[in-house]
Amino acid sequence: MAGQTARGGKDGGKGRWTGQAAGRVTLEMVAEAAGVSAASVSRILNGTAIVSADKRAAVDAAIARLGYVPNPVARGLAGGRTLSIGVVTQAIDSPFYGSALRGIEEALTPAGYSALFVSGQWSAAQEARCIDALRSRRVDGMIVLTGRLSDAALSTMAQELPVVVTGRSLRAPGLVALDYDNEEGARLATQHLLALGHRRIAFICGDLKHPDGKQRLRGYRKALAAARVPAVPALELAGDFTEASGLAAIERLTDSGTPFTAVFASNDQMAFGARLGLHRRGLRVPEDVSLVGFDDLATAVYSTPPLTTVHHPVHELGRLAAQAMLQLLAGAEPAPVLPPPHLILRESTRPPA
Amino acid sequence: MAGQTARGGKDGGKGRWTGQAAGRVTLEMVAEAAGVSAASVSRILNGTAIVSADKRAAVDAAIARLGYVPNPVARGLAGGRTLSIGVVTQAIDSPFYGSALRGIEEALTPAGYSALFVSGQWSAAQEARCIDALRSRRVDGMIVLTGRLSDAALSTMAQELPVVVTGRSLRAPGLVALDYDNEEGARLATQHLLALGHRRIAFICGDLKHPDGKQRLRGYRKALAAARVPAVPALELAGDFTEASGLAAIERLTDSGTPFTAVFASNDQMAFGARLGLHRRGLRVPEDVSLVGFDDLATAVYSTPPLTTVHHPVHELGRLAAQAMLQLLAGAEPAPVLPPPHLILRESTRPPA
DNA sequence: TTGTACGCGTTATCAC
DNA sequence: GTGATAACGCGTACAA
Repeated sequence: MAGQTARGGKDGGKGRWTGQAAGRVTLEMVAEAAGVSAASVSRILNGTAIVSADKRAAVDAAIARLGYVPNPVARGLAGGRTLSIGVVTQAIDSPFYGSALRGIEEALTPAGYSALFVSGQWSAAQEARCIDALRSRRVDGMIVLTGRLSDAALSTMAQELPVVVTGRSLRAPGLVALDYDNEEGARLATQHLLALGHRRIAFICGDLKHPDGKQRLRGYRKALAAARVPAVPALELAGDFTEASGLAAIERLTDSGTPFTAVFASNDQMAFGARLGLHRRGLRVPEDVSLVGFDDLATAVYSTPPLTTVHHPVHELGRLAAQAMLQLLAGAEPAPVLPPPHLILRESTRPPA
Repeated sequence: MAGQTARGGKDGGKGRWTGQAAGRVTLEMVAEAAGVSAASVSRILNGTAIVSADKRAAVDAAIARLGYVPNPVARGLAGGRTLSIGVVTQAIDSPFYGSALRGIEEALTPAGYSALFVSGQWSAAQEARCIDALRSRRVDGMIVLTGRLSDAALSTMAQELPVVVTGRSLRAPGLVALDYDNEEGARLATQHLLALGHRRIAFICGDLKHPDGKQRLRGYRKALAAARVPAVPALELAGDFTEASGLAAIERLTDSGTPFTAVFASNDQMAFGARLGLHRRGLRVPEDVSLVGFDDLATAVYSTPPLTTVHHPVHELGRLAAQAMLQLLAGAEPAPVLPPPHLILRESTRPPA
């Protein structure tokens, strides 16, 4: 670590960093070493134009020898592309979206792109601020995981940069929507309980401002209707996708005295809350009450008992969203489609006693 | 959306984005509008030098009127600072680190910085690649959450840019280590079980290549020794911090026939796995077996029964790490300290039958 | 205090 | 095909 005094590292004891890394190799240095112009090096790097084989070889050699690494910042300024994609999520530590973020990262990294994750915190205002920050950082595209933004706002944004949005069925130029059939998933879950012989199936709603929440409620009602089982309002409990709301819902239900033999929660987190609520009331799962969740979180396998739930391919959702973004960037018009919902049978359901 | 034809948006039907946003206001435009030089605008924005009040007012007005937003990319090229911090985590969807990531985001955003999260996937090679990518993107600093890198590698990195690392006690110039007293936490948990009257306490180890794993094992042994309870090797079970390993450990334990009345798992995830294992063997928690975890994940409150565990202030860890980074960047030498471990008593423990 | 001029590392537009 | 040259938007010595 000798040669870094010139421009890099800490500037002797003042306790401040210069911000310049030590001994960086620039494109220009490569050009000189290879005996060609900087423009040609750039062309080789980007495949912008055809260059003769011998020059290319010389440049490749120089790059390897000097250990040249392109500077994305300069690239961003000059070319207008930053090779970075903004990803708007609701909470970076969400057990649900986390998996999608990993999928996005997996697909973006090999392509040379990096992801800028920001959390909207379920607030439209916060989400707008995040998006502004992302755009000021000149991201090349934006992936929005079930945001709070209006369809109109997204379409407008798509006029300026490619947008991929999940959890919606929206059509607009420069925009790809990646939707999941929540209604069908909820129908499957409810139908499973009906098939087991349950007739009094409680349903814990998700946040009804959230499209997923509405659709899953519809699926529940649809399955009931198809089986000619009357929907009873007292069995439809309000919730907001959190464990706490699942617990509270069960407490309200048992307190009300409304009879029930099964519970279908709109997501796994509420199912976990409900599981605890049932435990507190001395109700066993599945002996006394059957329980079904939605999403198939990684932890659902390890709940006691392992939770029967509707599988939501979140990880794949992330991967597909990122791949669609890459294609959008390449000028294509992808139309990705998610695998259909299916039920994962585990140990939290059985026929009513 | 009229004026964007000049330089922005999609270039008419070709299906490619130019990468240039529409009608961006530059610093130079602000300068012209305010009747001052670009240099002065820059100075006002950065507080680099004193400018007269009237010019400042004119510039502020122009900025507001034109809706000027600085371009971080250009700023990065010119000033060498990108206002972005690299954050190396092991998995972006980790239930444990997720909380830390949020803490980091919360502290960085108000300061105008953004975080670049990357996942090392528990692989030293992958982690090195991530760090290279981050450095090539010219991050101003690096936060490493319990990485696989050697202390030496971190110290070397700290010569070039500020580094904050968690889960280590390391001293080096330009580097802040934020350690947590795992040993004391494990001691507290074990002592709690001992105080309840347990004598045959099984311990599920974490990954022993991981410092946390080693330290927690030490704390367990230390508490046993202090209570003059002999450590029995058959009660120390191998694990790797995953739910699956917790489950497997319990299966091995029960199969071995070794008597035990309590289980202390090195982290909550393994405790959840153990919980399921006990359930499968027909052992009730806490009636037949007491169970204690470590970390206090958000989900620990909603397991059945709610899990007694050692609280790990992960969220605060993230916040403190980010704040330390900010101070480091400002030329200070922070020495942040995490709150001491404490036990959260819930419902998974009681005296042995 | 303020303005001028240059540099940051690349890409893009020209001529050749 | 290839090489000068001009942006890209901003920070900052230096001079005034």
